[in-house]
Amino acid sequence: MADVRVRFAPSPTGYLHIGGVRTALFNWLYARKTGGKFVLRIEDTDQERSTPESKAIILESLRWLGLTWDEGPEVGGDHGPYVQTERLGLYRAYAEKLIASGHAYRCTCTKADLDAQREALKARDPKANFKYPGTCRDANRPASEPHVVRFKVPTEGAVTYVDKVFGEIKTPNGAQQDFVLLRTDGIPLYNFGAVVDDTTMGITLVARGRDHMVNTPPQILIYEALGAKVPEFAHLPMMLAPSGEKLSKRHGAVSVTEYREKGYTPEGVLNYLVRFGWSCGDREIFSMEELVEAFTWETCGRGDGKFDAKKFLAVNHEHMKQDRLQSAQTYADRTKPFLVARGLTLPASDEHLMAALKTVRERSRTFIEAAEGADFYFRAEPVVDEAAATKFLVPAAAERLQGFTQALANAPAWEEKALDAAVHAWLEAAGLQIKDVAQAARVALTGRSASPGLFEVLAVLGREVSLARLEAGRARAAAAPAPAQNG
RNA sequence: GGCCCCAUCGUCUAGCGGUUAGGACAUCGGCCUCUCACGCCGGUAACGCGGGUUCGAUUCCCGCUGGGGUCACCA
Repeated sequence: MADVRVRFAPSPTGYLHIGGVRTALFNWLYARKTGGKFVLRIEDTDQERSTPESKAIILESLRWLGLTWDEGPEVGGDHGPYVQTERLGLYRAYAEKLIASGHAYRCTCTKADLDAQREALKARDPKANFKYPGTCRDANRPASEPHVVRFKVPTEGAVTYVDKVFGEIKTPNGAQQDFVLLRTDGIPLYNFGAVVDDTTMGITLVARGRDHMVNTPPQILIYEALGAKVPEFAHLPMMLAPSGEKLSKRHGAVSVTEYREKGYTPEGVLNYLVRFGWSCGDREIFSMEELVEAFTWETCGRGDGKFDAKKFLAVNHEHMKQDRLQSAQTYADRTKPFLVARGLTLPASDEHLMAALKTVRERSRTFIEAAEGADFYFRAEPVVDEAAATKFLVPAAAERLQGFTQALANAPAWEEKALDAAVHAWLEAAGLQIKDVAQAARVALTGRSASPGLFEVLAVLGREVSLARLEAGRARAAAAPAPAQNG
């Protein structure tokens, strides 16, 4: 299996859909696992919808995910070009070859005419199954007239292939019609373009979504007519919306771009998607290396699955938390853009940034949450949650805050353990418990009622800032109106 | 409707003839605790139905039901 060649062939008609990412991922994993090549090809033969912007977004998304390609746009390779509209001559040549060998023919029926026939039939019998009637099948139309090229599907027999995940699939030829290979303008249709490209690019295995399973029999017919080697096929079960419908924009975020913007880690995204239709016993969380190691087509499932945003978040959370999956440095680098987006000034040293992020890491499910949670470290003054301040920075807390602050100021070293010890010594002497001052101190230091542990915060914030914020909090508490007496 | 595919907790799944049907997410209790989390402990929760095959079916076969995909000069 040293010469495995697989490909991902998106059409540049929008953002990269997470369903497409999953397809790309499985191909990529197989290539990496076998030491084969992962080829990226752009199928832009739908000129109505294809855009250069979309192509750029797709390439960027794949790079962000780390699904690097060995051959394709921007990296080159020996089987290029890797964009279909740059290969038009090839399709034309192969079509001529099929006409010459009697496997295809020119058809001058117009689309308008065929559409009319289809509708007429449907009007007569809504359940009827329209197939191209074969008007031009044996008519030998001249090349001088406007025409499409159709494949001459055998009237007898069936196509049988062994799918790597679904097993043997058999489809009678009678169920197929003489499909179009080349349009009037000479641009190939999906099935033809894919086969010509896959065969000329030496693709050995085609893995794609189950929604393409219906395309496999006609494609195999083309390979055979061309006298080309038929590649292996592996279809992946569908990823459906929670409602059971096909997953689309109306079901929430479906593009990689959105998850990137929401602060997901690329590995988290990939890890969630790989568990769709693939499993490895009870294991759920994998690093990319582990995935490459564990991947096989045999352990792919066949049942469709439903997208679950909560599980997705949970899987991402694991990748956010585990140091094994993401180093502190990577975590910091990835959080930076989100910090900047909040208008915060990044600390001069990565060490300080990493120390701050370490305190919010386990409670952050995304980088957005990490940036939000660490917000108070990077402002001159914390953004104050007024409800929390009103509740905890009350006159009764002023004195305790002062004692707390004093204890800290006298600590032998501004370091978590020492601060903790100093505060507890004071607490004991004053006959208080940490909970008697914790929330007031927390609001003074962070502006909120929920934050990382007090001593962690103090240590990261530093002596000067901490003492200043505590004093400001004490002042506010002392000046606050006494809470209403009751009972 | 034709063709193709699928079927274990709400969701993702383990299971490859004999299990108290396991894990994860979600959910509900509890513990931990300076808050929020994290972590830990525990609960609720599944083999769609009917025939076979077999000493024995979640597991193998058939049918049914249910669900999905696809039927373009889109991909």
